Amino acid sequence: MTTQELADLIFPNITKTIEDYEKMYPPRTLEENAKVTRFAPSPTGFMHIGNFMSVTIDYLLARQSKGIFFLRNEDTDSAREIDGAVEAIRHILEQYDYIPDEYEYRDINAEKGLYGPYIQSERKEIYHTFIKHLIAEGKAYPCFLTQEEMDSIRESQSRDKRRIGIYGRYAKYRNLTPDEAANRIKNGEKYTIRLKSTGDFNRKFKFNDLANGEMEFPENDIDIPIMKSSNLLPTYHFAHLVDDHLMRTTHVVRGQEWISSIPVHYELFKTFGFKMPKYIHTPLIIKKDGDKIRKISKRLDPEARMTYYEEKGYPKYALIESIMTIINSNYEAWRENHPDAPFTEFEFSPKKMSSSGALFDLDKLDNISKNYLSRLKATEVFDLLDTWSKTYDVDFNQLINKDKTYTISILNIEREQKKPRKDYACLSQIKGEIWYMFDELFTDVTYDFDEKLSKEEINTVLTTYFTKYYNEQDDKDTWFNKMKEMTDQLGYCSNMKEYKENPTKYKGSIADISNIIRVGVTSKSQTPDLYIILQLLGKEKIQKRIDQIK
RNA sequence: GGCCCGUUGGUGAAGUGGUUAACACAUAUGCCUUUCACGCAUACAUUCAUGGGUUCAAAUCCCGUACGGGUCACCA
Repeated sequence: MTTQELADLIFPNITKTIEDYEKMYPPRTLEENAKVTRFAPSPTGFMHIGNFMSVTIDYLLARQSKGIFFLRNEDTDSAREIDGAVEAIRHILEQYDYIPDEYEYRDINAEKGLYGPYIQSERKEIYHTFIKHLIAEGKAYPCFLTQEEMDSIRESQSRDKRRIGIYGRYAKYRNLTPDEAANRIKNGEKYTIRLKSTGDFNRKFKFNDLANGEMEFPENDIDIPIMKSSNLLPTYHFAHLVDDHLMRTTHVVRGQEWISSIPVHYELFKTFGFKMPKYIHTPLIIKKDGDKIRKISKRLDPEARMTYYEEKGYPKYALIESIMTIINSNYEAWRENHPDAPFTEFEFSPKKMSSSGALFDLDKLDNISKNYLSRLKATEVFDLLDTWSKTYDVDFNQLINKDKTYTISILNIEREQKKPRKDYACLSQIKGEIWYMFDELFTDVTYDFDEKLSKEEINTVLTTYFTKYYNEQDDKDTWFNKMKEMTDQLGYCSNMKEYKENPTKYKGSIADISNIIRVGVTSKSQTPDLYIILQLLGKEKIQKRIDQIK
C-alpha cells in the first residue's frame, strides 16, 4: 500500500486538491501595501482586554492601509464552546465600531466576503484536503497513541529532565508502514493525525517579529497533532496555516503567549511552501497580585472582561485611548497635538510596542475618561447616560427622562466652558454626583453640617436667608452681594482675606454661611456652584427641603 | 527542567555611547477659590535589577548572575 492509498482510505470523500482551493481563494487584489488582518477569537468565553488590544491593532492596520479586516470564528474545540460567546464578541465589535469587512454569523446568515466560510467548523473539507495531501506525501501520519501512553511518556520525560513532546523515538507510529496503519484503522482504532516533523532541534532559525524584532529559535522537531480524533477538526496550528494562507492574511496580531509556537508554525508553512504572514505579538496585560505578577485573568480579575467597562459605563473612546497608550506610548503625545483626530489616523508602529507585560492602569483610564466626558455637551452626556441606564439602572433611567430638560441642565452645570468639571469617569458614577437634585432620591438624607454649629445657628441662617434675602429672580452678582450682606449682618465675615487674618473676630466667614445653605438644600457640604444649584432646584423644591429640615 | 522574552520612579514609559534621565497618570504640598471640582505651581529615580568588562565617557555595547514573565494539551 502506498501513502496515497492510505490517504484515500482515511479521507475517501475528499476529491478536491490544494490547487482547487488556491484557485477558489486567489491572492487578493488590493492596493500596494494594503494589509489583511483578522480577529480570530474562539467562542470559549467572553472578550477580554487582551483580545481588545489585538482587535484594535487589527482594525487600525486594515483601516490605515485600505486593507481588509475580517472576523473568523475559531470553534474547533467543541467541548469548550460556550453559548452566547459569539454574540458577545459581535456585541463588543459593534460597540467599538470595529466592524469587520468580512464575517459571518451562523445565526444571521449574513455572509460577506469571498474567502469564507469564516467559521472553522464549516471548513472541515478544506482542512481535510490539506491533511490528505500531507499524508499522501508521507509528511503526516495517523498516530494511535492513547491518552494514557502519552501521559506516561510525558511523565518519564519530565522525570528524566528531557524535552517534553512526541518526537524522535517517542513518535512511535511515525514509521508505521501504510499497511500497518491501514489495518489498525480498519480495526476501528482511534487515531490522530500528526505532522511528520523534519526539523532538527539543534538547528536554529531566525524569525522576525514586527513587535519584538529578530528572535532565534530551535527548529521544531515535535510531531504535533494536526487533526483531532474527537471531532476530526484541525488543531489551532494547522487551522492557522490553512486559513491564514487561504484567506490571504498579511498580518497576524496575537498575544505574546503564542511566540513559543513559532517553531511549529514556521515548519508548517515551510512544509507547504507557503509564505508566512507577518506577526505582531502583543504584550501581555499583567496584574500585580501581592508581590506576584501574572497574566491578567478573566476568572480572577473583573477588569479583564470587557463587560466590566460596559457595566460601569466607560465611554468607548476612553477604552480605545487607554489601550492605545499601551500599544504605543507615543500615542499620548500624538493625541495632544491632534485632540480631535480619530485614532485611526495615528501612525502605529509595531516596533515601538513594549515586549514585556503591561499593566492596564485603571487610574489612567479614569483620567482619560474624565477628560473626555468633561468635553462633551450636556446633551451628549445625557444620551450616553440614557442608553447606559436603560440596561444598567432602569429606575434611574426613568427618573432622568421624567424631565429631560431638567436633567440636561443638571448635567450642564459648569460644563461647556474652558475649565469644565471632571466629576465622573464613567456613567455609573453620575448618579452619585447628582442624586440630590431629584426629590425622588432626596429621602432619608443625612445632613453634612459642620459639627461645631448649633441647631439654632443653622436655623437662624436658613430662615434669615430664605425669608429675607432669597429671590429666585436674582442674577448671580445680586445673589452674591446679598449673601455678603447677610453674612456681615449675622456677625460673619464676607471678606475671606480679612477673615483669614483675624478669624477670632468673627463667628465665621461667608464660606460657613454658604455651606449652611448648601447643606440645607442638598445635604452635602461639597457640590458645584451654589448659585446654579439654587437656580435649578427652584423655589418650590427649596422651600420643601427647608421645611423638611425643621 | 527545556525553549523564548524581559528588568528605567507607584503606573504606562521616552531614551540606541556624552541629557539637569523627557512626557502622561497617580501621590503630596501650596496658590486660586463661598465648598468641591477645575486650573496653576512645586515636590517625588543622586540613578536606570546586579557583578564584571570595553571606552576618555554606558541606562545605552559585551559577558555572567539574580529576579520576573510566557510556553512546553487531540485548548485556543
